[in-house]
Amino acid sequence: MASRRATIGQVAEAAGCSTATVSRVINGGAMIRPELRSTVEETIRRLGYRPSAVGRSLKTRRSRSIGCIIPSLTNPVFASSISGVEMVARKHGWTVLLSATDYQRDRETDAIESLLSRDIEGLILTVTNPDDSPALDLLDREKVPYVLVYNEPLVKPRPAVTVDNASSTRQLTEKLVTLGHRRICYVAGRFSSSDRSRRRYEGYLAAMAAAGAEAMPVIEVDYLATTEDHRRDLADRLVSAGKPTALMCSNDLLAISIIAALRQLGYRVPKDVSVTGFDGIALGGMLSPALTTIDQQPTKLGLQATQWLLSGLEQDADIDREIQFIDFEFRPGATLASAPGRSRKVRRAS
Amino acid sequence: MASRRATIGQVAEAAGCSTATVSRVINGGAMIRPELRSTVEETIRRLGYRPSAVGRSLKTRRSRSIGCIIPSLTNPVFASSISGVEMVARKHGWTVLLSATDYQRDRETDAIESLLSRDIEGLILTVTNPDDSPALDLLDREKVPYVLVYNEPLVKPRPAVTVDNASSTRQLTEKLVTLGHRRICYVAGRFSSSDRSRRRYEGYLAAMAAAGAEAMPVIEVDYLATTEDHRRDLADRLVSAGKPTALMCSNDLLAISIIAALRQLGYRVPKDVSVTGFDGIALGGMLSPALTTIDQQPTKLGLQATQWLLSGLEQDADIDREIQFIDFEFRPGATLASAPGRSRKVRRAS
DNA sequence: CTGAAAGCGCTTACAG
DNA sequence: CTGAAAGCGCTTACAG
Repeated sequence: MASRRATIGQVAEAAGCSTATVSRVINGGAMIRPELRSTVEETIRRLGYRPSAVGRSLKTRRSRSIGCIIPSLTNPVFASSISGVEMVARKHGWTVLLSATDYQRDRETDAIESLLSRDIEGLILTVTNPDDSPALDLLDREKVPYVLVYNEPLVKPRPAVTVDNASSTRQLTEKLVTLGHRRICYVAGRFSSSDRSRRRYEGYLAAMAAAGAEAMPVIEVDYLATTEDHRRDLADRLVSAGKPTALMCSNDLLAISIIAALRQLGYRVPKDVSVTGFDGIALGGMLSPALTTIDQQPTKLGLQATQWLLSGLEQDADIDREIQFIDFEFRPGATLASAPGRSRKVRRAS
Repeated sequence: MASRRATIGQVAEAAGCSTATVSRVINGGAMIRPELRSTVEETIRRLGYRPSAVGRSLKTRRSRSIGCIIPSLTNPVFASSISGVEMVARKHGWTVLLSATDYQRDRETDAIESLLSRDIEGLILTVTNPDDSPALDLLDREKVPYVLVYNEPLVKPRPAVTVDNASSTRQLTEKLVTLGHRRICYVAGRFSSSDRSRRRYEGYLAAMAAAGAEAMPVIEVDYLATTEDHRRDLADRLVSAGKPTALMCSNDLLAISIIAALRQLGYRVPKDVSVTGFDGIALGGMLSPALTTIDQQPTKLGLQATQWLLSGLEQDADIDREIQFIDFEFRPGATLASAPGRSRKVRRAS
């Protein structure tokens, strides 16, 4: 077990002053006689005194800590956003308490309850559905400041940092259309646990409609395609969906697994089938061929959300219930090519 | 700002009893008159009372929180281990405070100081060098319990959960040798910030020696090969290293980036050059060809380390200063093939 | 079975 | 410029 740490009282005694003085030395600001200050500082060093955040928090009613709740740590898109959160928090002297929900909505409320009991002052989080969320309702009720990341609330105004999922996916879809694709299929991780995925799907629909192309049935999967069973399932779905020439996946990780599965099924990517992702995880750019995707700068999203949250917290100001849209960028990659059998010249759908 | 939470005093007053009784209801164990208990429970519910961990910690001198320090969140191998840490912590009612060091040794001590001031009871961490670590020395001096993950301390005995880096890499190297490779090059992320990488290199050396093959100069890189400059550098190194037929990378992420770079340089993997990784990140299995690697089960490492730490913490027992070696598994993948130009029959180096 | 009281480690008006 | 004292939200011997 840990040895008992020195307390402010012990420092005061050893330095021959009051705890108030030690406290003032630690926290700066107050006027202290220079000699006394040195004595105290020396004593602090000698005893290896480290102020206890618990004692301080109880008195100040501030913990300088925030919670961070994400669906999963094993999807790099979330790990990257946390990386941004951690960087900003550290820089400002705040601590991050981490919790993962494994995409289960019930766990969101549990995680919040648990973090609130730890006296966090605010939260950065990604939830299942920001427009129907008991977890966020709880935060609103208790007036706990938070900023959403990735989520894009449509109905209830809530603070969020995200890309415009629909319009970015729409633009991506338009690229495919320009390359002659008409049989484009949207491949989704479970819609029910991702508002992002649903928004992106809407962008796909809009682009298809605008191009006069018929939307194909969504291929909704609840797996990353890594097993033989998954591959068989995927093969069946492709056929029954009507042999798409392009698959737009709702996120990068899914896209990467789909590409591997397709290859094993004998499809060439992108010659036979084009595949696109969404997120911009760093690994996508390290693949060969590099993944074609929309880069929403995951780390930056985390950075920006945390800056926003902390500036509110540090100024004791409310956080505007608005969406900060971050720029996205089309990353060409090489998993996207012209539709098979298509002539050089662009055929415009009438 | 957050609305002021109900306190135990308010609950006591509303329920018409003492705070001691409320405390007993919350914490269970004590005998309470059934009607009183119900009244208190009802009041707690009505006021939405949530005990403050700060108040409790100050009194009990236990925070039920642990710190987790890792080099980086954007390498999935660490994100996965944290995932394991978080799962176990949550299951046991503990909270995880997270900090990243960006592979900078100085930041390790900073992170520890910061977390200790937050009154964590123990730590899970991966450091630069467990055999020469001011950070770990600090923990030892203050008798703060911790368990290392991935690190493999050789000199000073310290609690760690890891694979046997040398012998696993040795076995991996033997596979390459069996496939006829002799010009095998070890590609390392910066040695100075990874004891794992150095240990793995030793395994490579041992296997090469045992096979009577000459070890080639290490290709030490301080980048993930993602830019044109990196590729040029890599190309030069390959030539000056003596055109290896196989590259053994110190970790999966590096291997993945090297594979992409090789492809862009015109090498076919594995036909011209075989490449192997180390770690077993999930993404490696989703690539095509799948990455050949040693799977050290990153999530399980985190799980096991945390179980170990928490069992020590909960029983107030010291943690043995020993290494728990976890099983590793060779994952065949498809980035490894016979050495180019090699006949079916195995030529044994004399 | 229950409560009054002390005290965990701090900070901060208040007084001097 | 400095200190005595109160109090933040809890838990826990102690007494009854």
